[in-house]
Amino acid sequence: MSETGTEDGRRYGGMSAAERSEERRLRLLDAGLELFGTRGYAATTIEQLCAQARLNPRYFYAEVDSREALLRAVYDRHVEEVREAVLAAIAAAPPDPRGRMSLALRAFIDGSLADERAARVNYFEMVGVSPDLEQRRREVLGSYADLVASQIAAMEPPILPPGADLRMSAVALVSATDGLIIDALGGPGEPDRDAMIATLTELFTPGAP
Amino acid sequence: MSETGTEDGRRYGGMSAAERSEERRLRLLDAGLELFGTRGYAATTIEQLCAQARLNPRYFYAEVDSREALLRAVYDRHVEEVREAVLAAIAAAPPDPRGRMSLALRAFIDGSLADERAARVNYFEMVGVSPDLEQRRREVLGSYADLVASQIAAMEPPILPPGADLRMSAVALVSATDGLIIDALGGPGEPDRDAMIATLTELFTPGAP
DNA sequence: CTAATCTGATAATTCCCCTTGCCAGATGCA
DNA sequence: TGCATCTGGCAAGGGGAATTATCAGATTAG
Repeated sequence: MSETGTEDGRRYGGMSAAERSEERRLRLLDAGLELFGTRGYAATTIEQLCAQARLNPRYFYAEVDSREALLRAVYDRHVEEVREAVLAAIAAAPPDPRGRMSLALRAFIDGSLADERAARVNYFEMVGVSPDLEQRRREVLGSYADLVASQIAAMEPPILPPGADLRMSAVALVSATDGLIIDALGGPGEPDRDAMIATLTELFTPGAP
Repeated sequence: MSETGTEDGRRYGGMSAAERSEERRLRLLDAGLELFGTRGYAATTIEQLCAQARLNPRYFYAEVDSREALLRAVYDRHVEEVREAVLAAIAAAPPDPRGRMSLALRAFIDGSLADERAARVNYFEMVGVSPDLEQRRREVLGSYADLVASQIAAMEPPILPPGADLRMSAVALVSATDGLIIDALGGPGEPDRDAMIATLTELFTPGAP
């Protein structure tokens, strides 16, 4: 076919074609975070995204498959940031159950609340958009649940009460944390992160000293 | 003004004007449950709703203010059903913490999973639609949290660990339950309701015998 | 310097949906 | 039975957004 598409072209503005493309993609990601996170996904048009990114509508489709794909990219970027913060916190955490739990929760909550727009995208705009995005959300929840489950299972002495299912307990912890974050997002004033962490730690490390 | 609106008119099909209006409203509610719960809120047009309800598009606005108002009505009806089931279960529950918790959870989970379409509306389609609907969801979560908090506070002996905030614990329990339900909805096969109830009861009545 | 390539703005085309109006047929009241 | 009222089908005006095309101006390679 004659559609080369990935031809190098020439440099422009001091950047190669690939660099300019990456630059545009980044601008679109930021525009998506800003608009999806303030006026919402459904209310945001492609034209608005391009205006926010100071970008020609024509280039939108060169960088992103669709508005939904951009939403997913914005989400993925945020999820990756939070995940890395959580993994770093766990790696640096003390061995005792309560300490590990507290530090991991703090990293997760701080990461989730760091940017109000990202929080809105994560907890509201991503929900119920399409089967694809639902599967993606499910994957993310599942990976957190796996992480929590492995942490719980490794704790000595065991903190899981008999009768409780390991994976379900992990899903419950992740969901409860999300629930407190969402509740705090909708409420007035600043969320009391310490109280959230304390409450969740108490509830989910019952047996630990 | 001359807009009477609520003029009686005459009987038709054996029903008064008010009865016919109510009948149409009910058909629209069922149509909303069916379409919002299968193809989704965003993908459902007013024309489709009217066709599903075997109703003239002209009458839509006579019964409902907007598509969003219909979504809210569908949601409210479902929420009310589940709430009544939960209240009935609590009223008939034994006094011991675990027993109360188990029965209330069973009523809630059974009610939430009774109709897959209602579950989808409740947990996916209602999210992130508008500030109004978000406030409504928040109200519902809040009322469940109040209910749980009052139950927890009344239990003897106290089951809440020191350091845990009462209201936050209640929000955490409600969110964890929702999370397990959502996780089960997305997964293959039938949800293991007994395991869900057992896990949640274990986690949230730690001190109880 | 000149020509080729890239960029940004504008807009046109197309499509879909909301919303309201009209008309023929059905139904109930006198 | 005749007339008023209700109902369902049809559709058309109006608006908004997605997607692509065109064109003038800017920038770089030769």
